[in-house]
Amino acid sequence: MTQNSTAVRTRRHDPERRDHIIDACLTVIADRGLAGTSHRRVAALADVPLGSMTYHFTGMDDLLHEAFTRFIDEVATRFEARMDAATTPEEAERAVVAIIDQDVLASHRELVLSHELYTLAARDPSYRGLTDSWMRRSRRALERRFDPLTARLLDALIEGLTIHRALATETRGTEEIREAVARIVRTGGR
Amino acid sequence: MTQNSTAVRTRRHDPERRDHIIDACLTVIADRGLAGTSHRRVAALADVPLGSMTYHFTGMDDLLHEAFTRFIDEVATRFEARMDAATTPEEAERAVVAIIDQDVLASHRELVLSHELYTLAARDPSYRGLTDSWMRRSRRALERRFDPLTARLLDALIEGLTIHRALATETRGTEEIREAVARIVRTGGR
Amino acid sequence: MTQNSTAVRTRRHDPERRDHIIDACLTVIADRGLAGTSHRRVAALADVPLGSMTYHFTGMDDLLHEAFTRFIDEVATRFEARMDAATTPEEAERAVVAIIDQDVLASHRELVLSHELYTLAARDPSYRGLTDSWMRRSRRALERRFDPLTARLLDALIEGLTIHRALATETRGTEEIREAVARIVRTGGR
Amino acid sequence: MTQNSTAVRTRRHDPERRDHIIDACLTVIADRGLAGTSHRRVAALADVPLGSMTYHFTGMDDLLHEAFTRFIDEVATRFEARMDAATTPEEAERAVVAIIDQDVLASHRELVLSHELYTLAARDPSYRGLTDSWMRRSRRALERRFDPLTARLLDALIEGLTIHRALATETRGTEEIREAVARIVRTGGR
DNA sequence: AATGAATGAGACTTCATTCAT
DNA sequence: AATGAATGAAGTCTCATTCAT
Repeated sequence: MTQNSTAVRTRRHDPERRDHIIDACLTVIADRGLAGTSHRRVAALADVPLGSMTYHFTGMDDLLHEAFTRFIDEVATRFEARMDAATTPEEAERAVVAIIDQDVLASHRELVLSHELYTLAARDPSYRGLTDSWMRRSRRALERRFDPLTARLLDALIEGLTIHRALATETRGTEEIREAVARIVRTGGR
Repeated sequence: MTQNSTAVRTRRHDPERRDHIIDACLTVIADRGLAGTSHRRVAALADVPLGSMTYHFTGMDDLLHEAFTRFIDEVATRFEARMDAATTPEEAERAVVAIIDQDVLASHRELVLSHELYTLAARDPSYRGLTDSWMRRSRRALERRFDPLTARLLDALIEGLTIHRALATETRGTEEIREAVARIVRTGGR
Repeated sequence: MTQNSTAVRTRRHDPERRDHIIDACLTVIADRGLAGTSHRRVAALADVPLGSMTYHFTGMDDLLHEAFTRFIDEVATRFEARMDAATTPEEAERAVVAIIDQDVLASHRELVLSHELYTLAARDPSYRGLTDSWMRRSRRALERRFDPLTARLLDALIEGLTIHRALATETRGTEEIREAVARIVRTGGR
Repeated sequence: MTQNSTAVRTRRHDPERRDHIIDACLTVIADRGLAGTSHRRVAALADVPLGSMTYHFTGMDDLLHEAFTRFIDEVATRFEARMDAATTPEEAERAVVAIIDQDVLASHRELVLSHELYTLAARDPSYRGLTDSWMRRSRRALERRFDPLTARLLDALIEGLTIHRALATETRGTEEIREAVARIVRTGGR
């Protein structure tokens, strides 16, 4: 009854197997797109038998939800760390600039995965929960340094600038970002 | 009535065939996602034989390029019309607000198609030309009413707010948009 | 009768499935030519689902290699048996004559398959290994009864006479073969 | 009625068009094999409209017959020239050696086309006439220098040696050929 | 006489999922 | 609990041929 008696067969039980699969899934999506993601390819990359896929996950949708949940957590955690490290208003502004200038552009993988998720969420409400929680986390992180409205606007600005810089052909400087952040932050009139 | 006699035989030569297919393709992408878009489904919706697909288009990629080219043209044209209609600075600001508040959210189809294109462009540089020309057109339209830097920032803001409003669970008011645009536009004080 | 109850369900696990497919493949090639050989036709003849084809074989090339490997083995084995059965020099000569006169002409299937393989090998080096090993085996079998040079020349002669007799319209007698073999074998006198 | 009246439209009438197509067909067969030969590919290489194919030729079979007829004529003509140039018995022997050593091996194209034709003829009797006339022409050319039986045997030997040398992995010297020819020719003081 | 447009059949291959073990 | 074997559906694409002009 204890594990001992089944030691030999236990070899098969790999608690990290699920995790391996999820990681592999994110990599496949990043490399081939959602349209190019199949059980086979994920299984091959994760080096698990094809049969494992439908054993560990109900189906593709199940796997995708898990994968994007992990992805969002990674990204949001780093975002929070960036913002939390900033203590003065000036540092906070610089942190926002750095996020736009370095974070997403730095990693092709994250750029692609973000868009795949957005696309999924745009069509399928069952993914809306994920994008929503992502936005809530980043907004909350911003709210620790900015007032709620400014936080919301900065969040949107980060999104827009990131996308436009990623999908443009020409390269743009950092100055533009600094100016944008400054305008949003400088509530003015006040 | 007279048409009937020729209708059946005329079918062979249909100069609008290509257009029909492109339209159908966009609809299929909007409905089922790029991953769910196949020659078969597009052909079925366009009511053309399957063989027509690779006759009129080199392959899926060719078709997608054509489809998104048309999509972008539609969207950009409307954007330009909105901006051109604004004559005073106040109207220009209101136009930008309206674009965010009404245009994209208004149409599920456009929301989805935009994201599918972004996703494509994020991975495949051959679609970068499309997104790039789209951005250039909207920026140029904005530059008729705002200075170049402001135009670029507004363009990014439109993007970010549109996405966040579309992918959020809660609904947000128009006031937020007005404030964001105002902050970006109100360069002054400097 | 008893088989019936399991026959239907047993079908899933058939260890001879691969072999059946290979056999069917050779038959289809012989009947319709390489140009007329398709997964569909082979699957139909082997009475297996189409999906089996690419499950058991990487692709058409894989299948063809396996099929011709088997074909060569059959032919070479018989060739070796013919030669090994001859014990005296006279019997050896008669064996060579018999091979030309009876073996290949006897079977339309083998004639066609040989040529299909030659054609393949002429263009694609990856089949050269097969033809090469075939030639090596027949030459080695001949070398048990003849000196190496004579063996090589006899091998070529067998090839040439076989082809010409097969592709000629008029029928030719056995006498011609006997004379040819005699001339090649009768090295001496010199 | 005369050509003059239709001068403008005559441009379309290209008497060499058929020839171009036949040449292109041979090249496609040599490059891609019979299995890879299609109206489309031939038309593309010949730079003629696809519709031309079924206009000028009844179908693929018609085209293939024409193509191989031309091919055989080319090869046989050169063979005859080689043999006719030899005036003494010694030169005749050397000519045969040269044919084996240089002619077929020299040209990948001819090697492949020969085998494609053999394969066709092995299965389809309607091509047997072509191979037959080919063999008759080469045999007749040999008979101008050798007695009929020796001519026939030499012809077969040429065939066999050519094939074995082409499809072997190792390279073989010319000496082997000389010896083979010598054995066949030296009918023996008998 | 000649051809561009069009299509239905069929080519190979990939896939998610089922099932027996 | 876990998986290798298997398959039917569907994927993209190529093809020979027909037809209207």
